[in-house]
Parts: sequence; structure tokens; C-alpha cells
Amino acid sequence: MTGSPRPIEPPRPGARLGAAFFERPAIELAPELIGCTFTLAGAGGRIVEVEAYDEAEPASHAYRGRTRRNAAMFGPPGHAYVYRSYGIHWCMNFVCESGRASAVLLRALEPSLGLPAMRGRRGLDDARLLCSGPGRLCQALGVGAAHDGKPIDAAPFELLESDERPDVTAGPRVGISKAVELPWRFCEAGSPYLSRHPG
DNA sequence: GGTCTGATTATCT
DNA sequence: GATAATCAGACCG
Repeated sequence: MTGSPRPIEPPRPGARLGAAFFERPAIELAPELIGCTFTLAGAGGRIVEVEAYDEAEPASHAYRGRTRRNAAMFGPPGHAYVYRSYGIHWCMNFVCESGRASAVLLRALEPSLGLPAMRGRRGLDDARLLCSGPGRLCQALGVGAAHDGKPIDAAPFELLESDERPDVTAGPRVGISKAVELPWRFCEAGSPYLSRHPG
């Protein structure tokens, strides 16, 4: 060993992504998020799976207009839209594009930062199960109602640019019954941390 | 390996 | 009353 102190956690790739990054349609932003690093209070990892949603298609919560639940989707880009799914889980989105209700749902991370905290919140050890699904990811990071409408480029969140060009695949979205034909799910090819195999 | 079901709440019909 | 951007555990072959 060299004698220099060993880092407790891996170095963080890339630069912090600010509000301007989100000023684009969700369908454009979604594939570019693959490989970026997302954390909440130091817990998280590389984004490996996302889905785009837009007010013009019926699978989106914004399709039938604004409600108390989806208000953040109609707000400024670069903020979080957090909602409760099936009455039990939390799901986390990045709001996109001013003047249009659209967002990118975070579906899976490759966990790398704050692993002990994430394992504690999830109550299990297997890294492949920590953040491989929108509800699991939110439980691991501690996302909840308090984060709805909060800016992504400010604490406790951090979103860092990808330092590589991941191999991204597109396919149909998961768990919806409308607009099933749109290939608006984006995954890092071959990642073992996806919520399910691309279809 | 797969398929089914319960949990629990906001929203819509 | 029904559905939903889900998950974990039970059960079957």
C-alpha cells in the first residue's frame, strides 16, 4: 500500500447536473440518464433503468390533468415527482421540460454508494435486490412524500453526469395497460440490476 | 422455473 | 366499486 488513506467510498464520476439539463422532452432525457449517478444523502448509484411519461399518452398520470397527487409533474423541470404506488410503495420521477407535464421514472440503480444504509432500509443484503425496481429503489434511498416537488440539483439529492457511454436498449414500459406499444423504457444492456429482463 | 395473491391508498367511474 | 408507473411470499410443477 502507498500509505495514503483509502477512500471509504468510490470516487464520483462526472459533474453535477443542474436545472438546464432537465429542460428537454422526457423521451430525449430518459436515455441520457442511463449511467448517471443519483444519490439521496449519499446513498444510491448509477442509473440503469428509467421510463419516460408524457401528458399526451394515457399511461401517464398527467394524461387526465392536474390533481393534488401529480401537481409536481405540472411544475418546474428538474424537480422530483414522488407518488405512492399501489397504496404501499413510493416511486420517484424527474420532472422535464417547462410548459409540459412530463417526467422520467427511476426504475433501477446499480447500488454503489451508502450500501450499509440501503441494506438497512431494505432489510436484505443482496445488491441485486437493493434498487432493482421503482419501489425498492425508493425504499433503499429513503425517498418519501417529503421529497415530492424538491429540486434534484440541491441537497439531499445529487445527480452526476455519466463519465462513459453506456449501451442503452429501449423497450415497452412495465406495469401499464395503456399505450403499451411505446418503447419508452430504457435500460443499460446486460446490467444485472434491472427490475426485469427487457422485453 | 413459473404463477397467484394480499397489502393499502389516491384517483377515477 | 375498480384500477393502479409494485413487491414479497406462497404455492405449483
